[in-house]
Amino acid sequence: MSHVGYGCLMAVDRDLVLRSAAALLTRKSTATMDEVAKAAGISRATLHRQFAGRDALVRALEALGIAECEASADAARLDDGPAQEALRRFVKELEPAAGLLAFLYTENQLFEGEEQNEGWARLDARIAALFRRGQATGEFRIDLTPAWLTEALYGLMASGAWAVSEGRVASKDFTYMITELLLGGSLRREES
Amino acid sequence: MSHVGYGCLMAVDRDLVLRSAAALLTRKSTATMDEVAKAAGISRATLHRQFAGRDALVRALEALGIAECEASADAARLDDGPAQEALRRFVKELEPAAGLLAFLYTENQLFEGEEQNEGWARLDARIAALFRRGQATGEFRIDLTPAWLTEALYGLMASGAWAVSEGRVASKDFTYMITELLLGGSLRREES
DNA sequence: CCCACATGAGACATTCTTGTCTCATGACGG
DNA sequence: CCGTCATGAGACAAGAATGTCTCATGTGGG
Repeated sequence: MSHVGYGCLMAVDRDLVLRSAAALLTRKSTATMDEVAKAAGISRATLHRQFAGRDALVRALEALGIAECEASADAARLDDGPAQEALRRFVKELEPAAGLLAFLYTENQLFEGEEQNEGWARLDARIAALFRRGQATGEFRIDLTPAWLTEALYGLMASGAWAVSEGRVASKDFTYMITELLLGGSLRREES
Repeated sequence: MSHVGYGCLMAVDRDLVLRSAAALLTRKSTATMDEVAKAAGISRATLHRQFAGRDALVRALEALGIAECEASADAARLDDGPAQEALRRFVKELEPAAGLLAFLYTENQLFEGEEQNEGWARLDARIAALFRRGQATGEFRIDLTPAWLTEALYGLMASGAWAVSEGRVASKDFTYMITELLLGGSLRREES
């Protein structure tokens, strides 16, 4: 690295490595540092120079996932218009990150007692606020708590990502399946 | 142990060990053989005598989970009456096994390419058949595939189990939250 | 009373992964 | 042309978990 330093090369590489790690761990959540490095096309030494250890890598992926979710939330304008439409926009924006989200969602279950990343708390609050807003406007039913609807959104995203990756669901139906089930449920309605 | 042997003690112990292993792995999916043994109140040596290795233990848990699901399916009489009611009964029956199910569901994601247990395939088929029946009778919408609804059921069970274990959802609401969301979705309806 | 046998405790080798280190190489800028 | 520096390759130790083994113990039945 030149004296110009931290801005020019490391940043770019780091992000590329992170992306490829996300893609790999999405498919194989137990991949070793060696596999992550190979997948990124770099050596394990270089991987270790950019991420102090596996923990650091996972925490970086966590930050990436949170950032992508927040970006999706921004792009979906969660506070604008009908909550139902905002949710649809949100899931659509979230689709590319679904695999990473599924990985992080299950990864988080491993830390039983430990405190969770505050970023998740912020995101949870933001999503729960959307559901709460929908309840306030009368769009959403009030007998399902915002916390549960938030959790269910994560769960359905993960299920959807896995179902697609195993070929049980067509990837083009991903967004539709999730939003329709989450919003309308599986029961058939008389009128539209 | 007497000469009568394999039938009298081993079977009982094995099942007790399995139950306690399920309870532990439900909370901490990365628990060591040593921790599993301690949780069961036996030594690691004995644990190894009953289950050849960790793989064997997990496979036994898989068989247990499948058996419990099938038993729940039987008890819920999936083929009787309105599919909607059958699904409610099924989730209610499934509730005690939700934690184990969540563990097995995520565990299954680790085996990317490998063939999955045929027991799961049978169970999947049985659940999918319920949704298909509901579609045939006009109870369920036909734009959500039975395969996806089946996957969503697993996902919501897992999400529900985690949400309860982390205190985000009251355990008494477990069944209600899952069935109501899966059947009716989050949108508020004009008429009941 | 004695024997069989399951058990617990623990030693042991093995394997896998991680984290650290060194060194040679090659690119890039001055 | 030369020096700097990131990189790749690989050696290395440390730690964790697994699987196997032996041996002493105690219980329960004959």
